[in-house]
Amino acid sequence: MAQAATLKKISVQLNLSISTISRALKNHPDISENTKQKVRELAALMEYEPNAYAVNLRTNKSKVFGMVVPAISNLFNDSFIAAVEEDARKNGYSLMILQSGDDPLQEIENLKICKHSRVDGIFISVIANSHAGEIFLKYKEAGLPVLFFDKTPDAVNFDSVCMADEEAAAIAANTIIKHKKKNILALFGNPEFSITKKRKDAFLKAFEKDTTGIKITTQFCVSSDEAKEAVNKIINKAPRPDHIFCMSDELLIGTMKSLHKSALSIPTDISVLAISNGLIPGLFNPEITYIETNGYELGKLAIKRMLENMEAPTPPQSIILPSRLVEGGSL
Amino acid sequence: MAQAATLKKISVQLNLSISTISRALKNHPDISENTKQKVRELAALMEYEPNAYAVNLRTNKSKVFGMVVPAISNLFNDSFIAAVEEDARKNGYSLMILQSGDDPLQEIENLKICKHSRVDGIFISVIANSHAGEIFLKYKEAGLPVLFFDKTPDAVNFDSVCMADEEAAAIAANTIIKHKKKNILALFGNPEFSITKKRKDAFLKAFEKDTTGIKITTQFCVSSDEAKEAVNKIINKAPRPDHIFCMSDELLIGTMKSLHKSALSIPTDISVLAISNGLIPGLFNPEITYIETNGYELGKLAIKRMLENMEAPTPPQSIILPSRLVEGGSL
DNA sequence: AGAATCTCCGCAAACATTTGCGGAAATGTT
DNA sequence: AACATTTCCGCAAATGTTTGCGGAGATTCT
Repeated sequence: MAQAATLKKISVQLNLSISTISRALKNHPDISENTKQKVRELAALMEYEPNAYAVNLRTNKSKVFGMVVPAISNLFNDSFIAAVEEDARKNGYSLMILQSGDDPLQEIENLKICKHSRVDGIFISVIANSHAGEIFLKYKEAGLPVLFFDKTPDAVNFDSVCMADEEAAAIAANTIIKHKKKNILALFGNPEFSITKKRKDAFLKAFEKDTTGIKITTQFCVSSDEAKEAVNKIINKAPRPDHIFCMSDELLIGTMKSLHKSALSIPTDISVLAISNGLIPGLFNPEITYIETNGYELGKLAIKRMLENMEAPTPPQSIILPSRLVEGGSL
Repeated sequence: MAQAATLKKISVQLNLSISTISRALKNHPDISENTKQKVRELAALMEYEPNAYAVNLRTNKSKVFGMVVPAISNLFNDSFIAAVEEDARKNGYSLMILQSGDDPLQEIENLKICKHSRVDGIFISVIANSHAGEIFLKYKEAGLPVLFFDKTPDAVNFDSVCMADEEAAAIAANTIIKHKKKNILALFGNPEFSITKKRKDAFLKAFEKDTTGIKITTQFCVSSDEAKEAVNKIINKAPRPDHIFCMSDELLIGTMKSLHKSALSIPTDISVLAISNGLIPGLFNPEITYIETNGYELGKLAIKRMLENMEAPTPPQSIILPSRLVEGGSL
């Protein structure tokens, strides 16, 4: 393959100046239709395509978004990322993905990589004990849009798109109340996440109105295995809970592994309700009833918001995606 | 925040030339230790960081890899991607991800985006009816490394990393034989994939030696729902199969949904074996026995191979990740 | 015919960096 | 003291593109 075509090479062939080629290709009115034709033909023939780096250098726009997440491989994140990538691509943007693991330093490092790569905007789901607060501010002041999704810091004044965490938890609580459950084990995730706090508070609050003889045991579990252990312990103690609530797929998985080992049947012996992205609850028998938190839809909202920011800077906005109950047979 | 620091701005402050600043920052021996000190200090103070685009323009290296996949949100792909991203980042590279859906045109488009973005290398898992054959050749000849993973075209002479498809299928077959199953329903994925063909051929071949009264029904299903339907139909017909083999998680999910509806119990009434990435089989009760195809490990191999290519061009290599049997209780 | 207006195009600077080459000053060698 | 070497640094070109400005030639107007 011949070396990559450039404006210069075309200009030499056609005995025109570089600027004329550039303008012809951009359909600039200053250039005659005749010339444009010739230029376009030769450009096509030579398979010319503008050097992205030269363009970026000149225009200071990269057409790339950065995405910083704790992990890609996650039932929620992967569908979120998929949605963002889809619409980003449709609008001429690419997606650069960086994983932070659970390392605050890596998260900061990733944000710096975004900056260094001159991305046009950053999507971020922060990790549990993030230290990146000042960086967000700095970037924002430097005109680099930062959009939080799912896991957000407490900081206000940023764009954010989230699930309706309170609403989801409230729906869960009310559903449980409606089914007249009396002894509830409620499992929540990492207590350092604001998402955990939100869900837990809303969940408990919903019971305040109607606590007639309801016992609620709440427990934090940071992994599937911890959830499994927690359930293992409690289902063998009398009085056994008649319901288990899981605020995430991860906890649901642990819970179900434990219940599978036991001889308890769902929903007669014990009922289950989860907040989930949707895949996992459908795998069990009976299928688990869950409040849906749709990563894909949330992603669509996020990229839409980001693209608006590309048009013109707008005041920060908190977008919330409503939840809905999906009936399985576990309650 | 002051406008981004550049070599020029530093040079003005220090009354030195741009080239001196550049060299000082790169620890070039031509520059005195004294000067280097001053430059480094001011650079740090001004939070200088090289403009990636200018560097790329000059050096023609982007430090970015492209990843073209049918979909991100996929039990196998997401862990593969996660592994690649991890090690890419550790080596100073970033990952740009593009989804092709099931659209051959989009796949070609994505490859063009990679080219246009001047990525240093491309990871690709091709879609079912890919038309991108010539593009791979073109890019390769242009010196742009292309590495296939998981789903590869038949073309030889490219780097590729794959699961040991034949081996996995053979292990599956032999395991089934060992358990003396006599009436087997074997579900395979999209027949247009070479991966499907490989697994099916190896699976059937393993039975050739030992076909004493074994009946095998093979069926192609391109979705979870199709698998469900297929199983629905066959388990109600006499003689009912005593075993179901699923070549992927997707098919396993469909199969299990169907079995859940039936009154059949596993493994006494019917046994199940799958090829899987690992998460899904563990969710059922009993856990499903499976041959592991580890996306994460495969990703590690892929990025390792790609990085070798960055060092120096090497002859194409086909890397195969061995499989292993993970015992559940479904057989 | 002279002036005004268009049409079409090129010059050159700018974006930030890298690097071959050359050169002045300092140091070392006989 | 004359020469050779080393140390340290700057000039300028090059990467590929965009864009303000200006200008030559053709056309139109009075």
